[in-house]
Amino acid sequence: MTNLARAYHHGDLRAALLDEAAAMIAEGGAASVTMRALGRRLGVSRAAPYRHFADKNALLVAVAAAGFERLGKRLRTIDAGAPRSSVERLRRMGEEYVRFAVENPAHYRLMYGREALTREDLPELGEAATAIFEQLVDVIQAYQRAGAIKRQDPRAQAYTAWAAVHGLASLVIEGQIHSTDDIDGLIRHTTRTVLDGMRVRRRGA
Amino acid sequence: MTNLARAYHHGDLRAALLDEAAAMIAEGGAASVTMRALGRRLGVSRAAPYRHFADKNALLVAVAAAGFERLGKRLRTIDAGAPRSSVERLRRMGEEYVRFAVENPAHYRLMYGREALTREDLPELGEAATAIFEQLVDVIQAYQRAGAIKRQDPRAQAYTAWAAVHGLASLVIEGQIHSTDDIDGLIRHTTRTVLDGMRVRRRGA
DNA sequence: TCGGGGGTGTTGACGCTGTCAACATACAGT
DNA sequence: ACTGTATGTTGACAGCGTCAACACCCCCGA
Repeated sequence: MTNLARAYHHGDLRAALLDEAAAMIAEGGAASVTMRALGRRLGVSRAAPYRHFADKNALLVAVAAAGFERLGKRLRTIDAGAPRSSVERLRRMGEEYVRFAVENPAHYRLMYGREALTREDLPELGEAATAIFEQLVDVIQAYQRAGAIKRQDPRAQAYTAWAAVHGLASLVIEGQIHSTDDIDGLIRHTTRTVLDGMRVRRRGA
Repeated sequence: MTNLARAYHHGDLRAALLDEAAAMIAEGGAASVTMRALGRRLGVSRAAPYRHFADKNALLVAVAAAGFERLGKRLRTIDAGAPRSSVERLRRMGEEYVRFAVENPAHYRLMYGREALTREDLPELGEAATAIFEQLVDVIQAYQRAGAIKRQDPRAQAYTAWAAVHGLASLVIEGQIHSTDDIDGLIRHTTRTVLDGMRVRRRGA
C-alpha cells in the first residue's frame, strides 16, 4: 500500500511511461516514441516497459485513450457552462473540440490514426472515443426536446457534427489549411454553418 | 525515346514502384510497404528504388499525390455530370468524395496522415491537395453567383464543406462509426445538413 | 528473524528495417 | 567499337521491437 512516490525499483514506472510517452509525442510526434528512447529518458532499460505493457502498440493505445479522457473532460466543462442559448453551448463545444486538437496535434493524430496503432487492442480505444460520442448524442437529444434543433435521428446528427469538427481539426493539424487563413474565424464559420443546417428555424428567416 | 515497355534493365521501374506500392498499401496498409518487400515483389534488389526516389518517404509522397490526382479526377466527372440543381451536384461531389475514401481507406489515410510521411517533401503533396480545394472553391463561387448558396467567403465555405466530408470519411475509415449504422444514409445526412447551412433559403421555410 | 516467491528491471540476442558506399551492368550517343 | 552514364546489386551499419534468461529486491508468512 506504500504506493506513494518511489516504491519498488523505479516508483510507479507505468505512470511515468505514459507521461513520458505523451511528452515525446508532443515534442516529436508518435514516430519519435521508441521503447529504447523511452527507457533512456526514464533511466531504465529498453525492456523495462514490457513489464507494464504487452508491447509498444499497447502503450500507445493507453496514451491515446488518456487523450480521449482529457478531451471528454474539457467538453463536459463547456457543456456545464452556461452561455446564452443551448445551440450556442453546443457550438462552443465544437470550438473547444477543435481547439484541443490544435493544441495537441500529435496526440490528437495518435488518437485517430489507425496507422501507428495496429488493428488489435483497439476495443479500449474505441470505447474511449465512443464515450465522447454518446456524450454528444445526449446533448443533442436534450436540445431536440428543447425544440432548438430538428427532430431527426440524433445519432446521425451527432455523427455529422463530430465529422465536421474532426475534419476541420484534421485539416488544420495536417497543414491543409494555410496559415494565411483566419483559423479562429474558420472554426466559428464551420460550427455555425453545420448548426445552421441542424437548427429549427422560425418561419420567415 | 524507346520508353515503351521494357527499356533498360527493368523497364520503367519508377512507374512499377508506384503501382506496386499502391497495391501493397491497399492490401496491408502503408506500414506494410517496405523497400525490401517492394523490391522482392518486383524482382529487383532492395536498393533499386533509390535510383528513382530519394528515400522511402519520397516514394510514399508520390503515391499519395497520385491518390489526390485520382480523387480530383473523380470529383471533376461528378461536377461535369448534370443532376438537377447546382446544390444537388455539389452534394453529389461530397458523396463521391467520401465514397473514394471508403473504397481506398489505406490510400486515403496515407494522403492525409502526416505521421507516415515525415515533414519535408510535403510541398508536392500540399499542392496536390490544394488543387482539389481550389477546384471546390471555383464550384462554390459559381453557385454563389447562381444565387444558390450564401454569399460568404467562398474559401471559408469550401473549408467547411471539405472538413465535413473529410471528417466523415476519416471517422468511417478509422472505424469510429459502427457498422450497425447506415453509412450511406449517414453520408447523405451529412452532406445535406452542411449544404442546408450554406444554402440561401426562400422566405417562409 | 528468516526465507522464499513474485513483481520488477537488465542484458544478450535475433531478425527486421532504411540507407549508404562500392561495385557491376547495359544501354545511348559518339 | 568506345565510353559515359543511367540503372541495378551487394555488403555493411545502426537502429528498431521483442523475447529468453538472468538479477534484484520488496513483501509475505513462518
